Parts: sequence; C-alpha cells; structure tokens
Amino acid sequence: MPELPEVETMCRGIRQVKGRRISRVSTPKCSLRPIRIAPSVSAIQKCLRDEAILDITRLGKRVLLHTEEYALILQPRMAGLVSLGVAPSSKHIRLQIDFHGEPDCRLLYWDRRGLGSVELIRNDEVQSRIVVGRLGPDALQITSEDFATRLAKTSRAIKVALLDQKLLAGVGNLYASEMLHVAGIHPATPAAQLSKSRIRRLYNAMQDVLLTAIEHEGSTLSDGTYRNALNDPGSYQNQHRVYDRAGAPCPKCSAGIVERIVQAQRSTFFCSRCQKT
DNA sequence: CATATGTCCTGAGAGC
DNA sequence: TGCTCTCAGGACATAT
Repeated sequence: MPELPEVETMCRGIRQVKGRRISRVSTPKCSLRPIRIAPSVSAIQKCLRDEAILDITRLGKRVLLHTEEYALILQPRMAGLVSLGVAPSSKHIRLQIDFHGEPDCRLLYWDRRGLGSVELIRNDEVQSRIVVGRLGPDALQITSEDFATRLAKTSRAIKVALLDQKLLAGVGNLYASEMLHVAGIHPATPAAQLSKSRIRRLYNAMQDVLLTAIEHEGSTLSDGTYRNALNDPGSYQNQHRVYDRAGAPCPKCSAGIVERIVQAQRSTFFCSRCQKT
C-alpha cells in the first residue's frame, strides 16, 4: 500500500539518522520466507560498516539511504515500511541497521508480506539501474505540461495510466481513485481523450491530494499495516472520499453512491454521478 | 513498441 | 470454534 505520501512520510520520519555512522547491518532471525536482498546482507554490511548516512531521498515509492559511495534502496511495495526501532510486529522485521553511539535508535525495514526488497548499489548507478526504463517523473515534480503530454500518448483508461510508474512515479491505487474523484473524471476515460482543461484539473487535484495526504502522514487502512517511523498511524484515511467506500453516499454530491469496479485487476472507486467520461 | 495478464507473499475477514 | 477460501495491490516477468 505505501504510495508517495506514505513513503515520503517514512523518509521524513527517519531524517534524524542523517549523519550517523552505521555499526551493523543484520537480519533478525525470521521464520518467514526471506525477502529479496541483494547483494547478501554480509556483503551489504561490508560496504556500509562505519559509513555515515549522508542523505535520505525518495525515488517514486522507494526510500534511498545514501552513504558517500552507496545507495541502500528500500522498496516496501505492498506491506513494507521503514521505521526508527519500532514496528507493528517483531516477527516481520527483515533488516536492521544499528549506529555507532546510538544503542537505542536503529533503523528497521519491516515487511508483513515480504513482497518488498532491499538492494545496495553505488550512487552513480542509481540513474541507470533504477530510473531509466522504470520510473517517469515524480508526481510532485512533474510539470502540468509534461503530465498532459504523457497522458496524451496512451489510450489506456486514465486510472490505469496513473498507476504506470514509467509514465508518472509515485501514484498508487488508493490515491489514483481519490484524485480522479476530486477532478470529476470517470476512471475508465481513455487518457488521450481527456481535454486539456480536464487534464489540468487532474494535475491540480493530484498535487492537492498528495500534499494533503503527506500533511496527514499518509493513510493507514483497516488492516493497520502502514505506520509512520514511530509506529503511529497516519490520518488521511479519514479524508478518503471514495477509496474503500463502496455503497456509501458520495461526499461531494451526496446523491450518488460510491461504486467499485475492477480495472487491471485492481479495485477502483468512484461516483458515476460526479465523475463523467 | 504498447498493452495485458500472471505471479510473488502473508494475514484479515467471510462463510460454513 | 476452527477450518477453508478469497482478497488486498506494487512491480516485475512474461505473453499478446
């Protein structure tokens, strides 16, 4: 579930480890199937031991911890998170990073379903290995012109196009439904068919929804999986207009009922009364 | 090339 | 109550 707002919240929440020197990288013993970690944990430890974390950045839905030479890339996918020593359960802690002189503050990568991954590459490889061919411009960095140009090139339904990380990085299933509702656009509308003014509305809705969600520290759904770096839930779920609200009255027009459809094997929520093709 | 589908994984919740 | 079944969806591999 972590999308741009949740990953951004993770990055902000662990900012205090900036400047600390790594003493140990380890995997707590775990009865679950191991997640994908490359290279091995011992190889990662060899590269990172005694190195300082100089920067923490976000690339789409990934968290990057930078040392002078390396980037440790944490990709939470569906059910992962990065935290400061506390996690929803100890059973699912997949990676632990300890620091010199800070016995009480460690960095954890926690992942309930183990679909996420950890990867160490050199900083100078980030562009070629992670960005090129995988990630489009970040949803909070892209210009409205570039956004319009990219959407004009695909015949796919707008909701499906928004989930394509090569087209635009950071938007996931939850926020795609939310921003389309704010913009009043039916999720099945072919992207290339949208007028310039409606694309502009969608762009503004995207900025607004993502920034507001960051202010609320993301969305913690009913499964409670997502937490911020201190293990507290986000609060944007209380602002959801349509996501996971099928059957409820539309918060915008009150006359419509929120509907659920499936697009590209994923749930989409919308109000057919205020969202038109 | 563009687009569509299958797969990974665990836990929550439904249904009996 | 305890079992089985279905579902959640990000990103990649593979197919069309």
